[in-house]
Amino acid sequence: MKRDLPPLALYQQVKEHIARKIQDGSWPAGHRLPSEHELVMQFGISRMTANRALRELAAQGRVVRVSGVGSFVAESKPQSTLLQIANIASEIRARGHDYGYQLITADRVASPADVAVWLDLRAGESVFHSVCLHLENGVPVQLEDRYVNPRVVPDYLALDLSNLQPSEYLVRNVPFDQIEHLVDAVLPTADQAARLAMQAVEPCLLLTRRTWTRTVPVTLVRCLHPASRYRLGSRFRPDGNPHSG
Amino acid sequence: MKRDLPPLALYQQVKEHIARKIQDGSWPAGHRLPSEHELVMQFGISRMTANRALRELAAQGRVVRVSGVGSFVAESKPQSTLLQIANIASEIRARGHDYGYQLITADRVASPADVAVWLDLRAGESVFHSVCLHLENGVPVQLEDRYVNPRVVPDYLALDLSNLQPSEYLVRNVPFDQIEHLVDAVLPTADQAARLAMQAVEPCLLLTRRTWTRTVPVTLVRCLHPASRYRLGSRFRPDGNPHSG
DNA sequence: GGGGTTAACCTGTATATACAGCTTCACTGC
DNA sequence: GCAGTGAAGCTGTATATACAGGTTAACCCC
Repeated sequence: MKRDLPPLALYQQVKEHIARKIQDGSWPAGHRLPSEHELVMQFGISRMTANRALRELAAQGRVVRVSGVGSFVAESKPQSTLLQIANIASEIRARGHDYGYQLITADRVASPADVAVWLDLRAGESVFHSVCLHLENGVPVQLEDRYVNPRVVPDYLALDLSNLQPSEYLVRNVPFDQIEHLVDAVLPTADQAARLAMQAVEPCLLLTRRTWTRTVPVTLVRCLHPASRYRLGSRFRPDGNPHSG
Repeated sequence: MKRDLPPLALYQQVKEHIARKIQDGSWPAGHRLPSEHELVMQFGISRMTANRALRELAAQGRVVRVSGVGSFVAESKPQSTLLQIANIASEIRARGHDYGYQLITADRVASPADVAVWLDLRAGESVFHSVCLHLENGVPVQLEDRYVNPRVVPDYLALDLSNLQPSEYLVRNVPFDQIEHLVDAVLPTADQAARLAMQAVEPCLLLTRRTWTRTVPVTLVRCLHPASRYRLGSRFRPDGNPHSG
């Protein structure tokens, strides 16, 4: 049984009015929309209310506001959707399976050329490097090869990495501003195949992730998954509408 | 040259103050944070300013507000991040490259067993099927194999699919509620390799996407990409901070 | 005509004030 | 005891007002 909703807030009504105009094509991308002052007059509301409506539409990316100029319908987003990538440990546990973790190496190395570029270090500058294996019900599903910027996490090697998986520490203590993902399909090297206890001809998913805090690269991690045992996947509900349907 | 930043807005200062407390662990999840009135007194600001700070933190999901009770530090989110998946045509065009499209087949077929399950149809029930190729600068980068639920899009075959790519029509006319992605690494079949003009030993990314409107499956599409020519990737700013870095 | 000034308009922020609705808790009266 | 009342405190919304700073275009003077 749906109960009586309280009358929608004024700023919400204005938001919906504008959103409808955009959605049904009355106001195409780039169209200039009413200024706050005009909304004040049209709806008989105060400027702060109009401001809130426009500000929240801007935060949603549906509207672009230019200070001193006006508000405009945003270019419709490039048709893009989001794929959710979960932490592997919780993902495995969520399946009700047994999660296992093995540290293989953790040391300080001279940064390889590509890593130096990715982490914005000087080539050869020392960098932390760890390799570890994540297992599901005892079977390897991810070979994690991680580089960590020592300028940002100077105590990385002091951690008890044989018991604590790196990402667990990092997400908790070095929250990131920005994250970059790359997903490739590759064939594993012989060494990688051996670590993952798999055939060398079987393709793998390679997930490369880079994170920043305040524009400084923190970590570069390459996660290699045998395709037969792992796939990226997610089910997703776009649009953050607060309809408690 | 970075110019003098104007002093940070008051509500931003308050937001950052609170965010820091949460981030550095001073205020753990569930901790009650200062009421608007307390912020007014602590910072010497007006209540509207305190309200805006808290409201925006709540919108970011870092804070939970309970009307009539107070504001609390949100449980830290399940460790998951988002990977953005763009429409291939706009992605190619965004790179400044030439986008090409070829329709290979479009017909009505008896739905294979797996497709019937995925689209919630009876096995053998007729279903629309199209195959097409997407090219970047004349080189094939995606082989799209799509099934469309005829109950939802009965006029699919009436479309001019040789000129209009399927997703373009679908995203515009059959907006989805829900979307599911799977990403696999596979080796192509001989036929697929030929279509993509690639070696058969080279791995491919297989992106499987399923969409629903109002819990009814609309389309199942499998996009096969040669790994040497295509990778999924995205850079993402989880925070909604309007830092125009 | 060219260049500087000004006015009009816009967004962005901040304030003080007000009232509604909700929750919690103490107190009161039965 | 126990239910009902009411006060206190909280969020949510809305208003009127104010000032700062950016943009644009008209205007005027040299």
